[in-house]
Amino acid sequence: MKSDFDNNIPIYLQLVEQLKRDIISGKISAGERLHSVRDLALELKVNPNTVQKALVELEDIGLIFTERTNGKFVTEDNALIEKYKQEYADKITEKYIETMQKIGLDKNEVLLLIKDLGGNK
Amino acid sequence: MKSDFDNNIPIYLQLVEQLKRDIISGKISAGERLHSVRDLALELKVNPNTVQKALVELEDIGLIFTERTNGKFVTEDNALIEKYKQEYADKITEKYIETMQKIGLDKNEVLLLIKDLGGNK
DNA sequence: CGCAATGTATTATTGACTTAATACAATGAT
DNA sequence: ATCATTGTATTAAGTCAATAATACATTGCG
Repeated sequence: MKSDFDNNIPIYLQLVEQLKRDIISGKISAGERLHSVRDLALELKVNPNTVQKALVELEDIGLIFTERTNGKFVTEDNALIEKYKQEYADKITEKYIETMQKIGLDKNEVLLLIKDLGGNK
Repeated sequence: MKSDFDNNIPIYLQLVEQLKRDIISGKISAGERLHSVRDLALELKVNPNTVQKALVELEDIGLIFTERTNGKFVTEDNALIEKYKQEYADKITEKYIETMQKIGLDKNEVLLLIKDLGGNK
């Protein structure tokens, strides 16, 4: 797995976002077991403490749960996952539109720009 | 001026982005004098050193210039400003689309979402 | 001249993130 | 039973952003 982190944002927060996306996109399925804290740390080339900190946050919001001595698993609550997906999509979309408006582009200009950029799929 | 900063990103970088947007949107005009480092620090309620650090970055990329003992001014090179505006819009748009694809939404779904969200203007 | 305002530089301190190196607790498998 | 694997906790160190408190240099102005 590629692990390119932005130096200007705490790694554990970027990890939270990355894993959240993996879950809401279905890349990691509901009920699926995550790699162990130590393994994830090796894969991502970060400290186990950093991974642990991220996973605690994901557990706090209910996206994963822990079976002690066995591992951590993605929630089996598909409705919750779907809720976070909608929430995530809305949040970053609103933030994006807001930023574009700050530089003076309205929604129509945004729509045109998107049609021209970012792959044709 | 409201100064809501994200605790998880260095303030000086958020300041660079904010001022860059103010310039490329025309909120601060070409050739216009910025408030002094000390005044900006007071307005934004941050340390003068933090403001200074941000302004150095803006000067490095040519968006502002300094007249010692007189102040700092927005560049008068409108072509440069326009270049950064295009660059900025493209960059955040591509990043946005990329993120949406990571959670499994394609461009058509993105277009629909934008039409529904973010004000009607 | 003397002073105020400008940008700039320096030193010290605090706090958060990250890493490193361990250690402990609990469970499943051999 | 023993051991490996899991999550979890602790302590120490290093880095960097941010603040605070100054100080210096240069220019314009009264």
